[in-house]
Amino acid sequence: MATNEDLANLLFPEVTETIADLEKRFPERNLPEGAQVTRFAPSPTGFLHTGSLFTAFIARTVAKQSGGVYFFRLEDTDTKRTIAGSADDLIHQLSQFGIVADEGYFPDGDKGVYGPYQQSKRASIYKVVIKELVRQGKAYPDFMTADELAALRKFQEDNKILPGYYGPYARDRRLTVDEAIEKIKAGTPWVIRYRSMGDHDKKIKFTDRIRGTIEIADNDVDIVILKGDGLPTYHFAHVVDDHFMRTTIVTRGEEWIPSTPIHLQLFRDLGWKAPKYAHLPVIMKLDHGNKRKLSKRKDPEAAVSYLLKIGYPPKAILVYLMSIANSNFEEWTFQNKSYDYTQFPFSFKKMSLDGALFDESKLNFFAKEVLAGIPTSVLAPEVMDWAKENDAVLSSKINQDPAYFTKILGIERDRPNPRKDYAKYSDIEPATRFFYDEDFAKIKANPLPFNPKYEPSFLKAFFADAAEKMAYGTTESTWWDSVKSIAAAHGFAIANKDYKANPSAYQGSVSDAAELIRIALTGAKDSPNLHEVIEILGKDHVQQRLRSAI
RNA sequence: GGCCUGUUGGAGAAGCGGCUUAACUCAUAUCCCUUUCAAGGAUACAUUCAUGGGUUCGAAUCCCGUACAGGUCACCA
Repeated sequence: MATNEDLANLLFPEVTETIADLEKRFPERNLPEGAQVTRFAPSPTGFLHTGSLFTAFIARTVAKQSGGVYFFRLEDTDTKRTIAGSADDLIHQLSQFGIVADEGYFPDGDKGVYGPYQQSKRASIYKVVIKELVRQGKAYPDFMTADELAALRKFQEDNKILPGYYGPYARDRRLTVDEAIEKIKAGTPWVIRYRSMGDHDKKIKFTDRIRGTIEIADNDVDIVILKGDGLPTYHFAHVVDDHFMRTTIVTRGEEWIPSTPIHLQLFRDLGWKAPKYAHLPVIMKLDHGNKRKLSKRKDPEAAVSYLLKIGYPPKAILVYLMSIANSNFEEWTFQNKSYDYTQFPFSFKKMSLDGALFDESKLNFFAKEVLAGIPTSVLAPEVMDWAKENDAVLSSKINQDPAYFTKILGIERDRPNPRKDYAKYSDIEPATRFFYDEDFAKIKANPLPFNPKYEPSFLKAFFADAAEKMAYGTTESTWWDSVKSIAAAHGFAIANKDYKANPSAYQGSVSDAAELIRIALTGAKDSPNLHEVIEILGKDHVQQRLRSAI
């Protein structure tokens, strides 16, 4: 009679290593007390999702703040869904947020001694553990076909039985070793399933760092741990990898809560210490009055690349995400007068339990704050880099005259109360068009929006005078005085009070006079500080625009 | 359908048995300031904490039921 040992050797003749060898190869990390090892472990199945960025960000924050290690692992065991190049895109995008792993998978090769960090390259490691499991009778080959499995499922559903491969429905669990060996030798395709000893009627408890104690029925399903293609399933790979990579806290989406008993069972039966778990809330979106997960297909903001493309500064996105993660972060920013999230003491306990709605207006608020805090000398190159990749129109304007653009960008900026009119880089180009003659010509293709109460001849005279007599190259107050005296000469009230007291005695107030100049120069009733606009445009341009306004 | 998780204003949320007439922030609105806008300042915005019961002198806070929402039940992660 054949033994489990024989079965194990038949299944995995090539495996000679043991679990003990693996323990030696991947020793405990020598980290200071309290240091946490976290990871971000995405599948290379598409672009970086806002929720994934959130998860990665939290994982890295926890590692950094505890003086630990944050690593990146590629979970590419689903070869059918893998999208070529997406792993490298993921890493590249993360790096734009400054989220760079201490160790793990990198496009140009692994870094770190706990690798390989790519699951498809760890097949031999999983097999060592699985062989041992088979040897101990804790795992067994299953020969059910997809059709048979489907039929089982249908039968269970029709009879309102809990679906799954467990207990009485785990057909091949009861195969003798001899029967199994015979089928294998006959070339019957197989997968390896874990022989669960769990009792579905019993509940197990575990502590979630965010949610506290969670109680949930124990797993009694004989899950597959090794697929037909020789790669492990997520459940098994997670347990083996996070054990041998010595992860201390697993941060992952809350969709994993229901399968945690499987993982805990595996850890326990393998005699390994399970990591701590923190199941993060998922970022949601309001859709026709219902909350739902941000969807890659329906919601552009779900793709981090989109947020970057329209020019949100990465820091602003991170600041926003931190405000969702710990709502006291906002208060902290007031007290510390800083948006430096790396200094903020993040806490799992302060995380909300249900998923936050992605709120674009709040993102905009933070983005304006963050952008306003960046000095022009730093901002300008960032905008230039962004434009080069994402905005050909802006980019060519910048290239025409970088210094001119920098001046425009610097309007009312480097001061205690900077302007906050840009939330994202793509807001800049439309707001600054009037500075460029080609664009201004287009603006002027439509009649300028002067108040119709002014006769063209009056305007012409006023603008001619203004062009001539306005102070250039002076301080704002000198310039403003010159404007006032020109306005007065044309019948405007110098003080708004005077105008209000006796409107019929004047052409208007100084405000009206300023508005006329503003429209003549920018084509709009709203603009940044007029004096700065004039100084940037330069005397020649200003005179030319004023004289040709009508 | 079973199970899990959740439910405080338009949004993020604080609060965890009396100090709550529910903090703070975003959004929105109005006013002030102002040469426009952005900003800044001020004010308004939940008589009520999904809902129905219960416990208690007292509940958003504790207990039970109901509803609703999200998640999960794969050789996907």
